Amino acid sequence: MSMQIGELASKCGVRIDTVRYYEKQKLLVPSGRTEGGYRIYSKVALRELRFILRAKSLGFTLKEIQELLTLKIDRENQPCSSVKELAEVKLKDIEEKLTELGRMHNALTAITDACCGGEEPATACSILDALDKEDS
Amino acid sequence: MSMQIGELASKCGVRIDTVRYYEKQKLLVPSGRTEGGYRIYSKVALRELRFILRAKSLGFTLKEIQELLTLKIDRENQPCSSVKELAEVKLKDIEEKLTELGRMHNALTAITDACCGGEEPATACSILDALDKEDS
DNA sequence: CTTGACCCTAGACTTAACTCCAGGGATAGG
DNA sequence: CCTATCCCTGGAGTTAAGTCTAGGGTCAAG
Ligand SMILES: [Zn+2]
Ligand SMILES: [Zn+2]
Ligand SMILES: [Zn+2]
Ligand SMILES: [Zn+2]
Repeated sequence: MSMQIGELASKCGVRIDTVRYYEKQKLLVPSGRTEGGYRIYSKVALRELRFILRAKSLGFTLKEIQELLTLKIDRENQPCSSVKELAEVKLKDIEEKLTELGRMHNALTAITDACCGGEEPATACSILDALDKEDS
Repeated sequence: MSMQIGELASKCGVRIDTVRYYEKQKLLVPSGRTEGGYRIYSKVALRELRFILRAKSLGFTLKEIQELLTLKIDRENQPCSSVKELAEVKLKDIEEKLTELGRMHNALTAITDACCGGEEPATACSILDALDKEDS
């Protein structure tokens, strides 16, 4: 029903420090405190932490997750379009990274395939040559 | 034939600070110094900086580039296999990132496509629902 | 001789998302 | 009461690859 920070963290597979860090970033507020000052979390908080972690696994930064949470908290008065826009920005972001990594992969594969990988001296290694070429 | 740091940097499209930073990281040593203490670079240095930048554009970190340079400097006594190994480690690294980004892209595309993106309240927004779901 | 463009150093700052530390308090069990 | 285990705070440290700042020196032209 309600738990301390250690249990919450281990239930979500994150460290205690991470939970406190999210609190400092205003992503996750404890449901209350004990007399002794210990944070207590309800299962609502558990669900909120899972929300954050799922968003993270989709590539959203903590700052972006804050925006998502702002929309979610006020769902009734926020349009779908605002949520979708955040998702589309992130998608484009991911696509750019994919393109760039794909370019790197192609280029690196090409010069790596051309390298014999043998034990003789690398005096004519295609990889070093490609990096050291005169032109460009 | 020989130039100062500003010319070298602008020829390669990087900042002066970057050149000095590479020097601190032992990637690029000036060919000499003027009496007044100015760094001077030969066209060999220019070529070395281009080597570094090409390697960077293939995804190598500065630390990895140092290893590549170590091999290149001693090309005659280093086997192709050592060079190829570095390239293959980097390729695998890139492939892992591609896989992870691809996973994110698929997941995010799926929940984004399901969102209407309209102006009505996001009370049943598929994106927020996917992030906030009960299970998992 | 002065101006402006260029260069020097050492060291601090940036970003993101934690992670760790010191020094101490809370709580439960025996 | 003692101990173990948990928790608290504030602040510093981590990583990569720069970027910026302060305070000053160099050099060529006019
Ligand atoms: Zn070979
Ligand atoms: Zn080779
Ligand atoms: Zn909708
Ligand atoms: Zn929606």
